[in-house]
Amino acid sequence: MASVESFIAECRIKGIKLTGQRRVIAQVMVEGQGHPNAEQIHADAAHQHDRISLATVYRTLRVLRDAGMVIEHAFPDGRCHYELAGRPHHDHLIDKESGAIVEFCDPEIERLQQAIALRLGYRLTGHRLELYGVRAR
Amino acid sequence: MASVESFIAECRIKGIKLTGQRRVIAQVMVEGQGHPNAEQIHADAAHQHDRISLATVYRTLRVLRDAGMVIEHAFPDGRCHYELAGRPHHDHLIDKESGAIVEFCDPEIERLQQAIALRLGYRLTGHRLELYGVRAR
DNA sequence: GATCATTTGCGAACGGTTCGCATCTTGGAT
DNA sequence: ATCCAAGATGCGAACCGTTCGCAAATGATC
Ligand SMILES: [Mn+2]
Ligand SMILES: [Mn+2]
Ligand SMILES: [Zn+2]
Ligand SMILES: [Zn+2]
Repeated sequence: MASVESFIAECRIKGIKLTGQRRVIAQVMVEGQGHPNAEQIHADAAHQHDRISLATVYRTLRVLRDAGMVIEHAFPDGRCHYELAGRPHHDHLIDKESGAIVEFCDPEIERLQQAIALRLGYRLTGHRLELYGVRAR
Repeated sequence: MASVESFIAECRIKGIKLTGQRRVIAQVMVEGQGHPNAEQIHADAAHQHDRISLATVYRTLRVLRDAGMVIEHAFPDGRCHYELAGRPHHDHLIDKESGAIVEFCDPEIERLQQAIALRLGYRLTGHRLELYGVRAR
């Protein structure tokens, strides 16, 4: 999802009604980076639109999540964090000291998860893998 | 942790003051099985002790968690689930249909996680791995 | 531009967990 | 066994992130 325009276009295709607030949230998600929580997204959005509530941010994120355009992560800080969907799959390493979030993808681990589920008699439908660590020095 | 007696003994060694309520919670955790949440633990405990509040269950679980005697899991149902510590490390597969929780441990995945963290410049301090799936048929 | 379904802001409600406080219990000292 | 200070308990209220209800505003369709 390179541009706000294509994101907006995808909304239209999926029948998601576009409002001023939603355009701003779309822009924040597309042009921003990292894994912001709702409050941070609201703060960024409020910077460009003086009439936007936290409830609308939550509602819009839910719409986008249900449309598969945004991914929601329940990280261990007790809040939900969001990122654009449509990028290649990856998991996260969280720096316990700085809070920094590092993305990674390991095909071997992905493969092993499938194998483990199968061995246990299950078909894998999803997974959550988070590594916690501190800078090695 | 085979018996309630040894669990209680460990509490004493660690300077955890023992009360009627704590003994009952200890028994529920040692003799019960699975990954109960606080409400379920409270229900089980209330069965053996007619004066025990949910707040005390939470407080006791926190004490036991901080003492390393109980592990707390934030599963995606939005509640914390608890299990006895001291058993070999394992991760969990959650049946999305029945809610059943299957334990597994894969040394290869454990090793890969260390390797990935290292490759990213981190020393691994912990991880969370949950697989979600449905019965293969 | 009129219409009507949808969306919005606001503040209240929600649900799991924690807290404050007065009261009770425990474990060590006598 | 009894006393006492330290700590634990029950109760209900508070907390915090998220969701909801509703009246008012807005946007897609005509
Ligand atoms: Mn990511
Ligand atoms: Mn387990
Ligand atoms: Zn993955
Ligand atoms: Zn593991």
